[in-house]
Amino acid sequence: MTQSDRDLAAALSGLHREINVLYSVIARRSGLTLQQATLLCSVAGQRPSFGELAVLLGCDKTNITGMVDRLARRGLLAREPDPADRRVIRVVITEQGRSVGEDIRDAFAKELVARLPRSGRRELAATVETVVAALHAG
Amino acid sequence: MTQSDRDLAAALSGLHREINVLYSVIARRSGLTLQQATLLCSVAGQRPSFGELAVLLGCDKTNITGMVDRLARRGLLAREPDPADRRVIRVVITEQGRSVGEDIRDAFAKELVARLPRSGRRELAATVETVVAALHAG
DNA sequence: TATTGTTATACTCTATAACTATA
DNA sequence: TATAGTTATAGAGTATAACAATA
Repeated sequence: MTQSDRDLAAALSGLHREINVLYSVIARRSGLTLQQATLLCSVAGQRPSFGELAVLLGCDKTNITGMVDRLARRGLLAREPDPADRRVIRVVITEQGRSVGEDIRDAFAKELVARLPRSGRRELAATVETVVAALHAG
Repeated sequence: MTQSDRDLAAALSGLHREINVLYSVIARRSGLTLQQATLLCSVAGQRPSFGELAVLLGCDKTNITGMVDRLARRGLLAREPDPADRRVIRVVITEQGRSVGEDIRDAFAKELVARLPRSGRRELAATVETVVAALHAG
């Protein structure tokens, strides 16, 4: 464990905190919590089961029931049975949910563009993607 | 708004989610929530007021009262009056709080080291630091 | 008058344990 | 027997509104 490793950990902690604050503000503009926005954007383009969502969000599966309930009550998500396994329920995004999710993603990208220098953004994205892949694989 | 900007936003969202999961697991090992660990590590080396903590954590000031209460009940933080302004209360970390905070920081760094390639870590830290500074300034 | 921290309230997030239906 | 989702419960995080003490 070198000082350089501690520096990297501190930097990533700081980044996590900054994004947390920014993303919370943006989610709230759409009337959502940070967790609801994260779930909504996790469903876009997929149809995950409840268990898969729990793993993806790093929380207990019992939480997913309520979170999907609240988002479904607003018409952003819907439940759909899995014909292959009648225990499984898949989560699908509605038209309105897709729209809200896009609003949030766009707002986030816009805020980033407003803050980060123009040059090097593409390289930054590539770097971050490799880090995400490495963390996800571990 | 280019596709490259959207890619960067997606990558940073993904990084946020990965760190969130990892950091939550590590905090829970010390019996803390993610938010408690974040607050504890924000106090280390400072003596912020309640209002400053609210800004730093991006939440309403009314939340800080309860969060500091719960951490103080465990002996990790303490309140201290500000002689210069009797409305202000500053938060100081205890010896035990410092120890727990270091455990969490070390565990986080260790998990990162286990997942990220050895080469380029120093450059990565520098890159992330500039991003954090840019986000914080905006 | 304005600001700092607090309290009351309501809702959301979270994990644990016990449950039902299905595999 | 094991797994997917649910319910009940308890504690924690969150914002809004109203408040007391201080500036």
